[in-house]
Amino acid sequence: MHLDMDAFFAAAEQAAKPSLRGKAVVVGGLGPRGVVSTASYEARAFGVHSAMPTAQARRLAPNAAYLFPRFTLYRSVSEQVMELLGALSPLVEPLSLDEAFVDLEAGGVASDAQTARAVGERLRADIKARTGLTGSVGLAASKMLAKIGSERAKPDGLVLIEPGTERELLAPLSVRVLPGVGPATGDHLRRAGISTIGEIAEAGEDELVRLLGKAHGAGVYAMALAHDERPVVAEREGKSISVEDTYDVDIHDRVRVRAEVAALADRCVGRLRASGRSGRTVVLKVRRYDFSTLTRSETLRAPTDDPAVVREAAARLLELVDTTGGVRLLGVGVSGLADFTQEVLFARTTTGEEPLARAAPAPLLVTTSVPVPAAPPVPLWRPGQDVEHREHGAGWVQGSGLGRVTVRFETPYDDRPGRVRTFAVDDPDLSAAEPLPLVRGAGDGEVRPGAAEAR
DNA sequence: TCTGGGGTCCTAGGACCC
DNA sequence: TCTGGGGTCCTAGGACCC
Repeated sequence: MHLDMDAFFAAAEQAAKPSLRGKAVVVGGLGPRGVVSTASYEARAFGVHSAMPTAQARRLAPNAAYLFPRFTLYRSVSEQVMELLGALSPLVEPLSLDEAFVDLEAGGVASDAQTARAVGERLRADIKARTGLTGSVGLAASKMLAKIGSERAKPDGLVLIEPGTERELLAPLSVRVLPGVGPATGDHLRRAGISTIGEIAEAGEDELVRLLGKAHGAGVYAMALAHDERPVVAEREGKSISVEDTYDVDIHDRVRVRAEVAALADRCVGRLRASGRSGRTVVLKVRRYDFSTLTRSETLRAPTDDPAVVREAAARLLELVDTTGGVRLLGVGVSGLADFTQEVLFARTTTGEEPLARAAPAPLLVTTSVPVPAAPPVPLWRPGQDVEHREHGAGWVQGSGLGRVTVRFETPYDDRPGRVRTFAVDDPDLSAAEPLPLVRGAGDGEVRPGAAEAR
C-alpha cells in the first residue's frame, strides 16, 4: 500500500482555519525568493503548484491566502497518521511527512485484493476521523504500482491495481510516471523518440542501457515492465545532515559570508547532536548570484560533533571559493555519519573533557569566534502563525506591517469564520501560541493504543 | 518567471595500495 | 620502449524525490 495525504500542508491549514475552507490556500516561502510547498486544490485551479516561485503564484492567484509552513503542526498530524499505519504492519516506510509505503502482507492484514481494499478504505476513514484530513491510497503488488495507484486515486480516493493488469495499465502512460525519470531523463528519452512507458518496453533493455547508462537504463527498463522487487524498509538510518539558507538579497560582503557559514555550521551541528550522531565529512555549498552551484568537501581523520571543528572546516572550504559577484545561498552539511560512541574512542579521551555523549540534549548554544553582524530584522508575526490574545483567545496572524498585526480569532473546532481584529505589533496582550490539534481530543502525539484495531 | 530545503543515489577521475 | 589489474577512498557534480 502507498498512502499519500491530499495537499497535506494546505489541507492542514484549512482544517485549522475555518475561514480558509473551500478557499485558495498556498503554503510556502513568502520572501522574495520563496517557492510554493503546497497549494490547495482551489489554488491549483488557478495554475498554482508545488515548487513554483511564490511571486508567480501571487500573480496567478492574488486573492489566495499565503501562509508560512508550520512544521510542528504537520509533524504532529503525521505522527498520528503513521501510528495508524503502524497498526497495520511492522513494515512502514515513511517517504516524507505525508507519504508512506506499508507492507500489508507482512502485517498479516491482507494478502488478496478484496481484503486489501477493505483495509485501505478503513484506513482512510480512520485517518479522516483522527486528523480531519483526507488521504489517498494505492494498492498493488509493488511499491511503484502502489504509488501510481495513489496518484490516480487523488484526491480522497483509493485505487487497486489488479495483478496481471499492470503492463497494459502502464503502456500508454508518460515515461515521467516512472520513478527515476525526471525532467532530464524525460527529455533524453523524448529526443530518442520514446515518450510512453510502452515504448520503453518495445525499445528493449540494450537500447535503454545505451541511452541512460548501465544502472539507470536497466532500472528504468525493469520499471517499465512492472518489475519492481524493492522491499518496504522501515527505519532507514540517515546518511547526511545539512542546513542551507537562500538570502532575500545576494550577500557581497565576504566578512558577512564567513559569519553566515559559521552560523550555518553551528545549526548543522545542533541537528547532528540532537540526532546523537557524529560525522566525518564536512560539505560547504555555495550558490552564486548567477545560480551556479558548487560544493567543496573535506573529510576529517575521525568523526566529530564538535561545533568548532565543523566551523573551522567549513571556513577552510570557504577560502577555496570565489564569491565575488555575490552569493544567494550558503549551506553546510555533514556526511559519513557514525554513531556517537565511535568518536569517544578517538579524539576526546586525551583532553579529559567530559564526553559529549553525556551532554544534555539541550539546544546547542555556541559562541562563534566570528562576530555576527545584526541579522536583518525578522518580522515578529508571520502569516499563518498561531497566537493567543488575553481577551479574545486563540487566533492566527493574517498579516502584519506598518507596526500593526491583523489576527483572525477562530479555532479548528469552529464551523464558521471568526472575527478579525488589528493590534499594534507590540501589544502586550498578544503572544505566540502552539498549534491546536485539528480534531478535539486527538492530541499531539497522544498514543491511543488499539484505536485502529478497535473496530 | 526567476528559480526552497531536506535528502538519496550514481558516476567519474585521481590518489593510493597491493 | 611504451607503459597491469583491481579495489577502495575521496571529491565534485548531477539527477531525482518530496
